[in-house]
Amino acid sequence: MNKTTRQVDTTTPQADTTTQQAIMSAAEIEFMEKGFAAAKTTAIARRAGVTHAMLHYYYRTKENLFNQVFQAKIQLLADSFTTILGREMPFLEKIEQGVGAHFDFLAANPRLPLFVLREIVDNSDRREVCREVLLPVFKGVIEKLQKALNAEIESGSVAPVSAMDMMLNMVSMNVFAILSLPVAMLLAEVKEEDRDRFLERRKRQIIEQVLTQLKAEKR
Amino acid sequence: MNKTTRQVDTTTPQADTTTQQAIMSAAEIEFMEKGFAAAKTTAIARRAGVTHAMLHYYYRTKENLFNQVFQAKIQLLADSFTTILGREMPFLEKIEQGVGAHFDFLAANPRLPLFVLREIVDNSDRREVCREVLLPVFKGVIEKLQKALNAEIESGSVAPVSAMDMMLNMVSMNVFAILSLPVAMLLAEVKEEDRDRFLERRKRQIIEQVLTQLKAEKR
DNA sequence: ATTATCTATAGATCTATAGATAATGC
DNA sequence: ATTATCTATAGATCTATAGATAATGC
Repeated sequence: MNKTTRQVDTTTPQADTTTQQAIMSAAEIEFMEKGFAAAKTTAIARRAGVTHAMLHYYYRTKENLFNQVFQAKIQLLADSFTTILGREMPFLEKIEQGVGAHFDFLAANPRLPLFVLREIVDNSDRREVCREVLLPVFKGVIEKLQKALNAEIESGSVAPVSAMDMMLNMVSMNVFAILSLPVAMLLAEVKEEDRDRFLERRKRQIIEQVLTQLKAEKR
Repeated sequence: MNKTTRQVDTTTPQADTTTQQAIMSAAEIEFMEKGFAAAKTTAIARRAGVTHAMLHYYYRTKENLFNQVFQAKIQLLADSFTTILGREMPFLEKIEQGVGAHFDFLAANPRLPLFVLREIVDNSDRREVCREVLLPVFKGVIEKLQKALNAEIESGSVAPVSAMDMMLNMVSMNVFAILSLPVAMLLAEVKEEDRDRFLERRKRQIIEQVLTQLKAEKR
């Protein structure tokens, strides 16, 4: 603590040594698979193909290394929300595309939800990272969605639903579909080779579900 | 392995010594909070107020102790599905009650979903336990639900939906509501004291959502 | 001079067991 | 005799750092 550390500046990506990068990649895999507590810095170094001391040379502590991985993953999660918006198309089609894109993102990053959820229970620091990165993005998306919804509601083409509720339903079903895939396949007795078909079917079903909600009878 | 163990029969609950029970209770708390990998037998013994050797005397290995906790939790989860059924009431009301009861169960056991999901990724033994305990229960529930649904569909009072999809939607939303509560509260900017109100509102919303699906226009 | 790398090791834990001793049930 | 409990310790790890040495950039 009271000694000068030989650590390199890791905030600017210019110092992207192969060793350092190898450690980061290995850390990403290990942390995503086992979580902070169960991951071992020795295993990370082994996977990166470097001596264990190098890990501490570049990242000083396990916590420090983890935080960088965590931050990056939260950022990835946030970006997945923004990319949906923007294109010009009919409202319902946009919703359809958006829900599908979010589903596909999760299917491509199946460990992400469990990783995040696991690490934020009981750790307020990490929750804070979530808040800082996700909140602005989330607010923006909800606001835009609500505006678009209001226009449609006024014109009478969709039922009066709140953007927040719709978003929660959508995220719930998508995240849980990926999160519970191992159990769901067990319970629905789906074989490994039918995995993708099963996912595709569920995706279709979720989109239907969201659309059904929008087309519900107006009260 | 090749020596006689002094371990007591733990399959019959008659040997419910205070020490043994204390260890089990402590283990339940530790494992639920930290997961298998991060939980320490030393911490469990400390929490139980017994010497660490006692833990190994009664349960021999950490794995063994964990498996007993895990089995019990899966059983609890399974039971939560069966208790819903049975009572006599109109179909829609039954659904409403069922969804609400499932939600309440999860709200009362908020760590259960993450605990189970975390432990079954990458561990086929534990997944097997899930399958054995949950599959028969799940099949039974789906079958009953589908029968009830078919009757209603035939009489034209509800839209043609599959019991499996309906079940998945319901479980998704309920589980995710509890699982994501910390993040959701962050994103929806809910204060700690409004937690219960927030949950109650979400519960109501999920029930509505399920009912909406049932009342959708028949095609 | 600074940066990168290796060897070696300190210092904490953690799981698990051995072996002694006390308490309990016939 | 059997069951329960304690003390002590073996044997693995795990995180982190010290200190030597090689490579690199002025």
